[in-house]
Amino acid sequence: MKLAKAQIAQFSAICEALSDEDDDLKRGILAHAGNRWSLGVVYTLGTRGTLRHAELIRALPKITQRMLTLTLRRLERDGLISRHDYQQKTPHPRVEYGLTTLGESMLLNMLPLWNWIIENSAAFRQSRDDFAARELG
Amino acid sequence: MKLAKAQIAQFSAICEALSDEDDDLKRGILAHAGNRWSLGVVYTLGTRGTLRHAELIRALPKITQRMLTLTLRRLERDGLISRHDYQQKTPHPRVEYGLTTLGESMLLNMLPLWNWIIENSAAFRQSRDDFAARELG
DNA sequence: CGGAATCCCACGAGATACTG
DNA sequence: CAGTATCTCGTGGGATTCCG
Repeated sequence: MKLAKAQIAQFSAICEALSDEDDDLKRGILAHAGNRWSLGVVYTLGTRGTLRHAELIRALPKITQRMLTLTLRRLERDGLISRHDYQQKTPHPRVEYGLTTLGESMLLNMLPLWNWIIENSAAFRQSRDDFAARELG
Repeated sequence: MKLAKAQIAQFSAICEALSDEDDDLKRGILAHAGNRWSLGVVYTLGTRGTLRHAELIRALPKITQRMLTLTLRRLERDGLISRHDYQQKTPHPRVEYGLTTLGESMLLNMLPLWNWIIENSAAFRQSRDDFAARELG
């Protein structure tokens, strides 16, 4: 396979955009894709709708309460989720989180990459094994 | 906007796949998307073809020699780039790097996410400013 | 030229305990 | 319930020096 000229042009435009003065901001957004919990939170809110803190904890059994809070803050800061505090103290505090339109669009635009990874996971495994073997031999 | 049922089903399948026993491997691949230099290296090799170590240094002015080596190793380990050592010592060593077919397909599957980030960068900036303002007020 | 070795810092992340 | 507050660790990443 070889990249077509039109594709190369598109990549050039994108790379230029990714290298401008807002570099840090854009890579910060991209970081959500690689974070340990962001995907799980966004996916859960996207498929199940608005949820409370404790419901998210139950939906993601291995997350710690601290990491959930941190992840939610970062996603909220970047406009991917919304936080609604009912300001209620009795019988319990009530805070709900939901995906924003921006968050939903992120989910949709992550699809190609996710599918690509899943489709090629066997190749990745093979490649890592080969690489490890080469390092020994 | 609301996610369609068909989309939710697709997300469910993907999330299940992303949560299986190969979780670490797949998230490791996803990490390339968030790494500081992986995108630049993959993009450069994709648009300019096979390049030597020193040529990549010149193409990415701000990268250090150490980070280039580390990035190349990780990409090679996962089968995204290939390394060809000509085993030549005079007049100079000669090692060339190029994108594999897998690497090219990654580039193509990253496009939607990149475009999404670029299209919405103003919204991210706005969201971060609002968030910072809320923290103060 | 193509690295490896060493030192350093920042930050994501886990574990645990505490609070209004 | 919905968080903070600490502590610790691992790793990405930068700077610098050295080598065949």
